This record gives sequence, C-alpha cells and structure tokens, in this order.
Amino acid sequence: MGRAPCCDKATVKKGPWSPEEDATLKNYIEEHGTGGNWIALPHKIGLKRCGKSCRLRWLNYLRPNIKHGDFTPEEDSIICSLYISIGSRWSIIAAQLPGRTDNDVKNYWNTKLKKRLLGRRKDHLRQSAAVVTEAASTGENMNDGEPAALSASAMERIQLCMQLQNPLLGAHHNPLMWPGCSSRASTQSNNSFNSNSSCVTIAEQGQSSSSLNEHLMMNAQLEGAAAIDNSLASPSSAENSNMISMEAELEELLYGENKAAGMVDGGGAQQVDVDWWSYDQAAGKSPVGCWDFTPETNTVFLDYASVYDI
DNA sequence: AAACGTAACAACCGCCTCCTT
DNA sequence: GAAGGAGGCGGTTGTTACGTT
Repeated sequence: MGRAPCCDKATVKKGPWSPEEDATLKNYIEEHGTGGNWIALPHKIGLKRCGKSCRLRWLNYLRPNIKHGDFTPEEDSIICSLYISIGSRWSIIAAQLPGRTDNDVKNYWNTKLKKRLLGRRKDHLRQSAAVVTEAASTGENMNDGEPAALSASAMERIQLCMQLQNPLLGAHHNPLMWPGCSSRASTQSNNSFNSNSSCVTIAEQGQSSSSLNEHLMMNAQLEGAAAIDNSLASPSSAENSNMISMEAELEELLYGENKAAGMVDGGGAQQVDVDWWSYDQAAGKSPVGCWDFTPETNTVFLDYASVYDI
C-alpha cells in the first residue's frame, strides 16, 4: 500500500510564491506561530499551498534574521571543514552558521564552493579520474566483482582530501578521514553535552579552533557515528604540523596562494581561525570520528583508497 | 539583437525518522 | 510492537538572470 500524500496535489498551488502569499504566511506565523501543524496551517489561512511548501518557505525565506548571499571566508571555511568531515549534512552545517539555511548552504556549495575547490587542480583530478576509470575497466578493487560505487558526496570529499597534497594526511594517516577508524573522545564516558548545546554555533563562538572541533565531536556523537577504535594512537606532533600545512593548502584552494601563505605564517593576513581536523592533544582529546561509518562506506572507501594507493 | 550557455537560487519530490495512537 | 501521520532532510529540478558569442 502506497503512502498517502501529505496534500491534494491537484488543488495545491506550486511554483514561486507571490508577495501576497508570503505576507499571509508571515503575518500568520508571526502572530500565531505555526501551531505545531504545518499540514493544517495553509488551510487555516486560506493558502492553496502544501504544508511542506509553507514550512520550506518560512524556514528558507520568510523567517527573521535570514541571511542571503555574501558568504564570508569564515563561513566558507566552516562549510568546507564540515562538509569534508561529515558530508552533505546541510542542516548540521547550516546550524553552525547563524542566519543561513540548509538550502542556502547547499546551493552555495553546489554552485560555488565545490567548483572552487574541486575545479582548481584539473590535471590532478583528470589523473585521478583516469585511475578510477582504468581500475573500473580492469575490474580491480571491486567488491564481489561489483564496481565500487561511491556517492558523489563521498567522491567529492575524497577528492578534496586528495587535493590537500599531503598524501599521508590525505586519508591514510589521517584517522579523521577514515571510516570506522576514529577514536571516541576520551571524555565520552563522562561527557555532558546534550542536544541543546548545538544551539551555540561556531560562528557565534568566534570560529575558535577548539569550538569547531568540539562541534565536530558533538555532531559525530549526535549521529552516533563514531566507531570505537581506541587502538589508534594520536597523531604525532609531526603529523600535527602537517595538518597545519593542510589547512594552508585548503586555504590556497579557496582563496589563492598569497592569502594562504599569509595565513600559514600568521603574517598579517586575516587568520581564519579554524583548525582543520586538529585536536587538542594536551587535553587528551582524540580526533573526532566524522565519516559515515556504515560498513558499506567503510568497505567502499577502503576499495577506493587502494585504487589510489593512499 | 538574437541565440546560446552558465550560474544562482527557489522550490519540489521522495525518503527517512520520530512521535503518537 | 505495529501502523500511520507529520516533520525534517538531502537530492534534484525548474526558473530566472546574466554573460558570451
């Protein structure tokens, strides 16, 4: 038995919202709230719209303090960092950016950031694609004879990772990038965070390095994604310094060489104060687990990694 | 000026999760 | 515990604006 539709598609209006519809919806919600029932709301106020459409319109466009366009470098950094870490969890990413909606962040990533990052080193990517194609055609690194199917999101994240030139940090020696290979924060057993803590955004906290990592940890914990592997040692200090290089690499991809150089040596350029995948060793915190730790993605990632010899 | 291509963004669709009954 | 409804989310599509030829 199929699922009942949430509304009568024959009678609801689709397409762009008129100013009158916007005003009707906005005025009602500001005065009465949503009433906890989006499906019933359009009927109450006489809108020929699906309840879901009303909700989307309110959340993405009408509600107060929405920001559109003009993403800042800091926001770019946060988006990229979180995308690489947790993938296309746009709602989680948007939650770290005050005034931004998941739809906005998603569109921004798809139309600008992704191209800016993935489009930089076309030669590198072409080589990568050739490797994948060859591997696929020769049947190498397949699971049970089936081609390894990576989601577009996973591919992008791996490509981004690879573009951060350090091959060790690229994935193999960066536990943060490995599915199922992250350590649960040592504070897990007595952690006191709760879902309410997510109300405080990274941006609100001034993009502090520690706050980003805490949020990454929090998100991973929220998702229940972190597979325990306490046997993983914390990266050495040498690897930590490599992480700094990787940050600079990503900044270079995003903003160009000069600015990135300025960021690395702290020489006057605006410091985007986000530590990529770094963590507080002194505090004994382990890296956050932030991949989609399903057995499937784990296997596929391993296959992919072997193709790339990473 | 017209045709075409591309970028940006709004909106829809369908699936998943959570909650209630 | 099962079923159904509503909300939430991510992927995708459609539309419009803008730039290029």
